[in-house]
Parts: sequence; structure tokens; C-alpha cells
Amino acid sequence: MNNLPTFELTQAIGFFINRAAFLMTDEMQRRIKASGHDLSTPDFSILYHISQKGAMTQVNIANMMMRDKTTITRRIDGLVKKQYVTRVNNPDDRRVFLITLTDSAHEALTSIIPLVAVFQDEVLSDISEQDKNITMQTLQKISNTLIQAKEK
Amino acid sequence: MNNLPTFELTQAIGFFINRAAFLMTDEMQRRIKASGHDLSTPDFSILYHISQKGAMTQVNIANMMMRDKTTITRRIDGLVKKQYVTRVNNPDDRRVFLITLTDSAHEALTSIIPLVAVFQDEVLSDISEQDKNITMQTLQKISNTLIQAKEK
DNA sequence: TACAATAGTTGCTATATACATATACTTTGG
DNA sequence: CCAAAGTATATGTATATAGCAACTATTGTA
Repeated sequence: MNNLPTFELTQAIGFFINRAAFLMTDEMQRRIKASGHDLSTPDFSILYHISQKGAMTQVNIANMMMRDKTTITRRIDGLVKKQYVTRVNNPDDRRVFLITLTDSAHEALTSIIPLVAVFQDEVLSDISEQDKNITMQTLQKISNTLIQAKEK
Repeated sequence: MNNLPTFELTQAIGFFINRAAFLMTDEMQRRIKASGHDLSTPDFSILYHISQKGAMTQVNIANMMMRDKTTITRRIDGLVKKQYVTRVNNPDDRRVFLITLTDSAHEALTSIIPLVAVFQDEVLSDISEQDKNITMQTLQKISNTLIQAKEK
């Protein structure tokens, strides 16, 4: 009755990745909230990417976030309501909006980005530069493998 | 207007961890579904842990999953409805249920565990044993740091 | 034995997400 | 140039996940 395959899932890399992801997101969310900002981690991610790459369309954002475009429509609705972004018409393509940060978003990013930076440092405090690099490369390889598999 | 702190978030380890976690969970979910089983990844995780550690109480499961106990009550409700577990009374402590796998759960695990094992191998195919170990150790250290910080 | 602690449930609410479908606009092929 | 195909966004609807507050039942403790 108990001839289950012997496989130590708790020693599987997926287990470690998931747990670390959960704990990091959870703690980062807590710190953003503690800093007085009403931004979820995915919403922060959207604002951050726009700040780096300039105004993006909703489809751009959906691709970057690996989410359905309808999900992004609703996230942007929320960000517009909170006055973090505006939907700017693009005369060159009247189907799209260029999602643009407000001053309020810039202010939020100015205080949150350092929190993220500090958090990354904290979490890596007892890890060597080399091990950190190997870990990031490994994670990137895993992601690339999965993204390539999807595209086929 | 654009004096944002310069911090390459896309080079932050949190970004890599989250993306890999999302992609792996997504693909694993897809494979479980493709194999004909109606089990979410968290539900699989619960069944798996019970199979390894023996019957657990709901609070045990909540701690293991790092979720509120009410969340677990409802997950167990679902697993009972799908006939993957039963709530067994414990005469030694009449407050608790020992959550116990059914034959159907054993069958499901027998087919899903190898899928997980194969997936882990696939995803690590072009990564050396050493890099894999370093990555897992790094992730474990990060998780431990965060868990310890929480407990304070 | 009263009181605190623990296990589980239920009501409520919030977040996150996507599929199917619809509308508006753009691109393309004849 | 126009019809058809493709693209961007929005809306209706549904599902999954999750936790807090408040409750009951039971156990541990002072």
C-alpha cells in the first residue's frame, strides 16, 4: 500500500526555488507596506519596468510580466485609480495606450527602490559573490530553458 | 523629474528567483493536468508531504506550507471532496484530525512523483552537479535567513 | 477548577488571474 | 481601395488562493 516512488521532493530544486520566492516576495511586500506605500509587488514591478524602459503599451507589459493582457488591463485600471500611471494616447497607433508614470509614481519608486536594493543585500549577506553569480546564472538558465520550451 | 535611484532590479536575485519559480510551477501544473490528474501544485505538495511524513494535523500542514490554518481547512475540504484524503479522528487529542491519504491519493502520487522527478532533471540538464548544489545551498540560506528574521 | 492556549470552522473580503467575447484600429493581399 | 486578418484594449464571468475576525470544542496549566 505504500510503494510510492522514492523521490525526495524536499531535495528538488523546485522546492528551494519556490520557498525562497515565496519568502522574499512576502517580506518585500511587508516592507513596501511598512514604508507607507499601497503597492503590491506586481504593481511595483510594472512601475519599475516603465521607469527603466520608458512608457510601455499594455501588451508590452503583459509580455514582460508573463500574464494575460486582460490581467494587465485590470492592473493598469488599479494603477490609474491610485494615480500612479496615466493612459496616454499614441497618435501613431490609436489602438494602444502608452502607460506613463505620474509624479506620484516617481516619488514612490524613489523611496521603494532603495528598500529593494537593501533587501537584496541583506538576503545575500552571508553568500559569496561567486556563489551569488552561480546561483543567478543557474536560475537564468532554468528560466531560459522553460521559456524556450514554451515557444515551441 | 527622472532622478530615480539607479538600481538594476532585473539584475537582482529576487527577480531571477521569482521568474524561475513562476515558470517552474506553471509548467509543473501543466504536466500534472496533462497526466489527467485534477490536482493543483499546492494540493500535490500536501499529499506528497503526508506520504513522506505520515498523517499530519491541519496545523502541521499549515506550518509546513507557511499558510494560515483557515486556508488549509479549505484546501483539505477540497481534497476530501475529491476523495484524496480523509479526516481521521485522533482519540489522543479530540481537537485534531489526522489527515490521511486515500488509495486514490497513493495512485495519483505514484504517477505524479515521477513526473516531478523527470521535470527536475530536465530543467537541470545543462547545469553541472556543482552549480546545482551551490544554487540549492544559496536558496536554502536565503530561506533560512528570512525564516529566522520572521521568528524574531 | 477557572483561564489560557490550541485546533479547527465559518463568514467575510480581497487579490490575482484568465478565457471567451466584443470593439476599435491597423496591416495586408488582391 | 477595400475586405479580411491581425492587434490592442475592455468587459463579463468564473476560478483559485488567501487571511482576518470571530466562534466552538478541547486540552493544558496555575
